[in-house]
Amino acid sequence: MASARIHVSMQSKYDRVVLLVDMDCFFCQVEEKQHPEYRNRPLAVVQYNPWRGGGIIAVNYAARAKGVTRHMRGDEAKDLCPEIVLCQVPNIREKADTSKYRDAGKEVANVLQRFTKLLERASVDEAYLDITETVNHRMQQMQSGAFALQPQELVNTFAVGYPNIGDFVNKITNRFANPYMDDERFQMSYDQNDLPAVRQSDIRLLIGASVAGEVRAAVKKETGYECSAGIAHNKILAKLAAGMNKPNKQTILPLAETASFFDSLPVGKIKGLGGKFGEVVCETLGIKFMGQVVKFTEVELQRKFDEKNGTWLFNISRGIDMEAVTPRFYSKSIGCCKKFPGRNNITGLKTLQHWLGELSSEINDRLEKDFIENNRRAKQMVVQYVQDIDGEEVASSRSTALKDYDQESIVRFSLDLIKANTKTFLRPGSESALNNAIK
DNA sequence: CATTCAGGACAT
DNA sequence: ATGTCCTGA
Ligand SMILES: Nc1ncnc2c1ncn2[C@H]1C[C@H](O)[C@@H](COP(=O)(O)OP(=O)(O)OP(=O)(O)O)O1
Ligand SMILES: [Mn+2]
Ligand SMILES: [Mn+2]
Repeated sequence: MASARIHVSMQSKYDRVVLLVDMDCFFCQVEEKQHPEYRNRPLAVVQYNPWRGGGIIAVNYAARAKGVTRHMRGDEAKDLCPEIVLCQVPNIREKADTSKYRDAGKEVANVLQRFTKLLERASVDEAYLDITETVNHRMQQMQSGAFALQPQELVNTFAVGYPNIGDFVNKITNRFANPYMDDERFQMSYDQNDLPAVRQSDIRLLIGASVAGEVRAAVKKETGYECSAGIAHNKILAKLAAGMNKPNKQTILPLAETASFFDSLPVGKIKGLGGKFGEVVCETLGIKFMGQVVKFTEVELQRKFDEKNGTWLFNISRGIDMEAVTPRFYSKSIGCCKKFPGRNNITGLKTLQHWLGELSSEINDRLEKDFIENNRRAKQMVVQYVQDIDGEEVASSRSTALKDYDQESIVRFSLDLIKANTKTFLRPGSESALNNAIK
């Protein structure tokens, strides 16, 4: 789970303050901004309307209240919510083109970036921000009386384990008056070395929440978009917290609440454990909740899984995640793809060339834009394809180094790569029929 | 017949 | 370095 990934150098596990900002029903908000007449109406974004109303990829909160979900067909959404507005992903070059949402995501990230150099975009609509420096600075200012928390920055703020944020603030205030209030419990529960960070954890996360409030207000003011945020000492917990109160809210996950919270948290809720590996973990350990992992020693976990995953699980189950926020604004790869399901399978050479042309055209446009923006050129191209081989779906990918390229040469390279790696490219006796249909 | 993306780990 | 698989938006 973590090897090439960079870890923060040996500070305490609780020294950082990390934000995860995630846009609310993002593609829907992009459509609502573009079409103000759709605001306050249930709305979903679909790809390809003709077949059963298209596939839904985003649902706004009014439509969610009616039971509409991602993966549904547009037709199903209409059944549940006849008044729903279905926006289509633009069809350009006969394929869905998501550039509009990528651009909107970049607009948001540009605002976020002003708050820290340590910004890592994690998807089109979310980013991690390491705001440790800002928090530490405000902490000092607060101690010298130069900074006070602004209550309006904490509206829509929640703290896990507390009925409302006021209770969390009161707890911090009381501890300030009586520093030894929780200290016995801290000394029992944490490493000696971590105690200074443990004692300051709540107040530093609260300051983090005030920063988060400013970040989210700036995003709203400058882009019109609303978002939610999680505030914690690491990426895994910030991500988890961000999803707990939405939309337009922010959630602190206090250090001392992590253990009890994990006791009833399904394993699959943790990023990285939502798929097959999470299933294997539950099966192997005979558990359902994250807190149950702490019953196992690190060596046991390493034996049942492997060294790295064992250590990772051991730490994560204790709320410990040392993965650094690695600054990255631009994507490492640019790609596009299209599926040809059922009777749309590509069976002829001419059709294959046509679609390679369309895909290459989009790629080439985006590469040119990227070159103008970032002054970089593609070094490698990868062509991925799924073939029908004796009724089986077989996925393959082949790559080649790139020196010079344009739309036309990308087509040529990709077709050559597919040819060179398909045993019998054309059906015997034919000059145009593919031996293996492309899906 | 969800689809269109993107990043990371592992085996070789 | 290359190809495959996994995870997640
Ligand atoms: N499986 C998918 N296929 C294609 N696009 C997707 C998929 N999942 C999400 N997206 C797109 C549409 C979403 O608006 C955008 C951000 O995803 P995500 O943050 O998970 O949900 P969301 O922003 O729509 O709602 P939420 O308010 O719950 O965050 O990415
Ligand atoms: Mn989102
Ligand atoms: Mn997201």
